[in-house]
Amino acid sequence: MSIFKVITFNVNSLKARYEVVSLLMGRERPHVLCLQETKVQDRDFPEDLFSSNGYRVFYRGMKSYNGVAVAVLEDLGEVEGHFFGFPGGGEETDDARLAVVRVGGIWVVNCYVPQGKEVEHPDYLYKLRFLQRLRDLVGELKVGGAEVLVVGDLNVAPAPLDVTHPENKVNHVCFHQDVRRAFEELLSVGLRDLFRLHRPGEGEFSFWDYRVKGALERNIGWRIDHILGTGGLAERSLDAVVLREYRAMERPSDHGPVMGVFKG
Amino acid sequence: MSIFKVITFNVNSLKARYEVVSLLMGRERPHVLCLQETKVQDRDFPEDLFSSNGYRVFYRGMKSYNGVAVAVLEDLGEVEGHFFGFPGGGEETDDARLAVVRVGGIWVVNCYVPQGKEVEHPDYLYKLRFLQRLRDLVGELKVGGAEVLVVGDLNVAPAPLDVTHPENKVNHVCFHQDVRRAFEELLSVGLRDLFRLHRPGEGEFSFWDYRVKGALERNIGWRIDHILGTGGLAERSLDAVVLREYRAMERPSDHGPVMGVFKG
DNA sequence: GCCTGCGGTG
DNA sequence: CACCGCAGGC
Repeated sequence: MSIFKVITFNVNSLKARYEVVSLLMGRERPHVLCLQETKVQDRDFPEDLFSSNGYRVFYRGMKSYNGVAVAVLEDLGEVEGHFFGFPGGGEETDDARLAVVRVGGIWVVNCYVPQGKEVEHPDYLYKLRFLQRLRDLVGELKVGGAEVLVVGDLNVAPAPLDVTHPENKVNHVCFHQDVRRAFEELLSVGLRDLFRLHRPGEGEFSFWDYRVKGALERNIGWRIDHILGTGGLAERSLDAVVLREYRAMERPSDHGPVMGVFKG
Repeated sequence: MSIFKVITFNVNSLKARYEVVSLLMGRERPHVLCLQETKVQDRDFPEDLFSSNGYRVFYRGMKSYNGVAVAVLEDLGEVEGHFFGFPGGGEETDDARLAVVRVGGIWVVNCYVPQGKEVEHPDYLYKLRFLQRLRDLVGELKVGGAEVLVVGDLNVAPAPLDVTHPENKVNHVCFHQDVRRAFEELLSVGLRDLFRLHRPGEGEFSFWDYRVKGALERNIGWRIDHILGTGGLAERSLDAVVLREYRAMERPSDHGPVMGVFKG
């Protein structure tokens, strides 16, 4: 049986994570690799990292912040289309936060949702609007019956199980009721949480703050990196897993890669 | 026959060169290791690097700049004395540029001579004065018949053979006539250039600028790190060599270590 | 180019 | 804690 592997990984600087990403691609050979927080301008993007590993890559970045990339294994065949940002436009920085690639009849939506700073900060409204526009986009992509895979750093821990000490996090921009509601409304257009489909238990995190000492060993983290998919993808979904070993390496990102495995 | 090995190495930050220096000590087991540009304050000095390799270490540093250290193999026996800077005082920063250790009846003088910036800059006068004071110091240390070994980054290429394209370097602070004359006057108190004693040929460099691309492969460099010794040491001198492999490593210094080998 | 520290971010 | 840009040194 053929399989289809997708990995989402917030790299926290692609230049700083060159070796980690190289290892990840070489070892796991995902068919689609979605990166966030590449923090690299297009003219400085390390295309060689991807081409030398047999990947085509689509990317859009800015100087210090944001930046997304989608690498597609050349064996996978034609990429049927791609775009950045929300169709019809929006904020300046959306292009470096949203990359959409159509491959194998699936719309792969790679997002780096704004973190939001604080509940009272204007960026939090931008975050909530971003999630609404994402929901609308998924609705549009589904028209005609296409399957949609939404992956990336959504900066939302959707349930108490998705964060250590949720009781202290009710006013955190990644756990506040409004952002969790926006996440639910995203799912409501017909997406399933494919990670939780396979791993319903506690302690399943994808982000461990550098500032919390021993965070990984003590497993003090957040599940904010997601793999969501429409019905057909949920049916094909075989497994999903956080690749913690990449968070435990030398010079790691503060996130671990999240991998979804599907029937091919 | 017992031998005595001395290595001088401008590390361009000891913290950044921790692994390289560890390898150097472990492999070469020099009896005396003289470092320059440690760029570390005394309270942050990594003593463990030396003690774990069986060395006693004497050091004096500043926050971002300068800094010297002399490590002496414990097997070598008692260190008979040590001091920093010129006796009788001088400039503020001299202590982090000059370390003198007496061991086995030899005065080992480890120097990081000021680079001098430009021929017209006040620092160039400081450099010339430093070399004069060094000459005077060697003269004083010789009184009573002791042997003196002067090593370190002297920031002088004493002859056209010691730099690539000397014709372009006549106004360079490391090749200008005044600094070469100061070097000659240093030798004139009774020091021999022990490296040139063994390796009179061209292309013998100890520093390759990071900014010159492919500098090491193309061998575009400078011989500014020296091993100079009084007559008795010249007689005992068996060999001297630049250990280029440490310049070719991952995260190298821009200098290579220079090693002198003596009859024990 | 590759170091340093600094002040900013999450 | 580990990124970023920046300025200063060689």
